[in-house]
Amino acid sequence: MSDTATKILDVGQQLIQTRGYTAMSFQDIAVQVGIKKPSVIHHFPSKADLGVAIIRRYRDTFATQLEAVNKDPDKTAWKALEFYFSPYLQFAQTQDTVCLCGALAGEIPALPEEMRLEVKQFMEAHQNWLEGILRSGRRSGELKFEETPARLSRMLFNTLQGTLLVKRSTDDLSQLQDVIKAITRMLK
Amino acid sequence: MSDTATKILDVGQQLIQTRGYTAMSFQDIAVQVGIKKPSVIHHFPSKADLGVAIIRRYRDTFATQLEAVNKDPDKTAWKALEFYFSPYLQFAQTQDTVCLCGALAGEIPALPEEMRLEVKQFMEAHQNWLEGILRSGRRSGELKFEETPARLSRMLFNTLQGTLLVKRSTDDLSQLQDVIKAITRMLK
DNA sequence: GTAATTCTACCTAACGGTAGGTAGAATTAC
DNA sequence: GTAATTCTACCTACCGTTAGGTAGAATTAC
Repeated sequence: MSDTATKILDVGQQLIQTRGYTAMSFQDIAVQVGIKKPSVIHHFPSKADLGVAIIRRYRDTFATQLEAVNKDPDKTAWKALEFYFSPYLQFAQTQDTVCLCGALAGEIPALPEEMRLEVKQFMEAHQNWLEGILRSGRRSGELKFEETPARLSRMLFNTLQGTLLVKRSTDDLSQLQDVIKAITRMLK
Repeated sequence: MSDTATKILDVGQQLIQTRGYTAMSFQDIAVQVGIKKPSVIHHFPSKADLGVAIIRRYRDTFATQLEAVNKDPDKTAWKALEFYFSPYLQFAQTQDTVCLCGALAGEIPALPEEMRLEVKQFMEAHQNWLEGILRSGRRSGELKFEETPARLSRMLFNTLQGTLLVKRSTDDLSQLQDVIKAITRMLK
């Protein structure tokens, strides 16, 4: 992957996370990378191609990290959850940045089919990873809850995404911290 | 309010809830209402004007209903919550419709300032209404929880919005029902 | 008659994408 | 070794389409 292509992915991802896929244009990217629009298209022949590449890289980064957490011999449920919360907390501290796939979920009807599939796979991967953490955490006695791990993991994930969504309009930076505290208390 | 203006609001609202504000155009509305584009603009001189009018009507409808619930002499916390969940359940049964302000929250950076303010007020009104329900429900012994009503109401609201958001990409219609069941169990 | 409504015709700006080409590095053929 | 070729990266100029919005004439309603 060339240096320029990586820069295009970086800028494109940031634009989606702050302004959305529809509002992101080849022109915007070109300006920020310092090249002309057709040169961006040279690297990614269509906007859908670029979109898919951005999501895939995002998914892969998470997949690698979440797998590493699972393989950690010193892993505890609390450490795993704390690790999972950290990117959300980072997003919450910014003005306008949300999870890439949270941003895209809000635009699903406007997305090409290939991109929808990528977003769906992101959601399912994260919900399933959380489910695993909840399940093993309860088995080991670390976590306490009555719901099924499948249902609770989905609720938990949706709450995190929803909080980022709502935070954007209320500008209330403390909401995510409060929500994470409440979740933590719920699982004890 | 003329008949045509009402139709424009109806169609516009539906378009925002299914496709988003950015993707909604005067042209789309004109076709669905059965008039030409400049006629739409005659009723709402700018897209921002139309957007504000749509949100304000939506807010007012909710405000009236939520106030009525509060004034109901037979009101119970459970009845109030059940009432509050019902529109979300309706949204969840559709293919692509979400809460108007949930849809708009995902586009905040693309919205004119006046619209952002309307969305913010919607969020705060709902979170505050829920807070009231939780507070009086706990005082009367109907509800049991340890968090503060302020924090829990925000979490609850964010969870509902987040579930609609995520449902759009996973197409898993049962998620909202599961989430509501889990919330219900949490409060008992 | 006049005021509200709707129309046709048009504008400017921006979009995704294409056509056609240039400069230079890397590869291949002899 | 060097000449012919191919590839990568980038460019200018442009296409068709759609966006929000305007001007002003025609129509409708009271």
